[in-house]
Amino acid sequence: MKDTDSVFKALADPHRRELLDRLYESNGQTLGELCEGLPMARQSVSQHLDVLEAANLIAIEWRGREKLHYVNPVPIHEIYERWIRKHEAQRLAALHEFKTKLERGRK
Amino acid sequence: MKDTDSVFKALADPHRRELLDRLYESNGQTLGELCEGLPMARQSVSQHLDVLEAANLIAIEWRGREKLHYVNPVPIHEIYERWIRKHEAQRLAALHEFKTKLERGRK
DNA sequence: TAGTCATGCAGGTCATAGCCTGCATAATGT
DNA sequence: ACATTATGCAGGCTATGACCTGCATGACTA
Repeated sequence: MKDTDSVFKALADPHRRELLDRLYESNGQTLGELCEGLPMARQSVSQHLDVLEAANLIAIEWRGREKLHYVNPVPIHEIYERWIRKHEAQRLAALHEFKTKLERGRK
Repeated sequence: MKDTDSVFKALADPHRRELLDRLYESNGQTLGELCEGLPMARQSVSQHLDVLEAANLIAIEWRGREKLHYVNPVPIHEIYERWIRKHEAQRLAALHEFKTKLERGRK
């Protein structure tokens, strides 16, 4: 799967975005910690984390029987660089055109 | 569905991202134009465009029997503002920590 | 060494996403 | 008026995603 694609797919699920948010707040949490308060089984959380790992959004480190999860900020930054900023460049122009269209529509 | 959610979901599909890209290159295309070269039926493209519209990423305008599609740059910008930039703030710190972890792993 | 704790692995269910075909409708051109 | 063109709507098929339960494994701990 293309890099960009796996990242967007991974970010598509709100639970996964929440997991990422939690890791940004406190990096290196275990699976057990990440499960706390989430309304689903440990196995489901684990599957979500697998998806995040496959997209390279997090990295895993084992400490004994504990699995630690670390954010990798690179892919999101790359999405921004490669995809969003490209659109940003045209943003003001497009925004202007869009508003003009709306105004035309109002007449 | 939450705003952020519908936007991320809409962006999750590569065909939809390509449609957006095409509209950024040439705004206001008809359904027929957007179908050209895509390896799927018109109806499928139409469904993808519906998803983009539901996420407010594009707006529709009718001209006779033709349906024109216009990019709305706002939601992507908001995703950036609300979600990506928040993470950017911690990016350098996290990146540093991440590298440190990798180096620890290498020992 | 025996128990418990953190996790993996396998499989099954259910809803939904993505795609199609077939037919309907409304605008346009001749 | 009629044929053509641009699109919508309905339904069905299939793959996949998100979730679960049940059992297995390997690491700590008493």
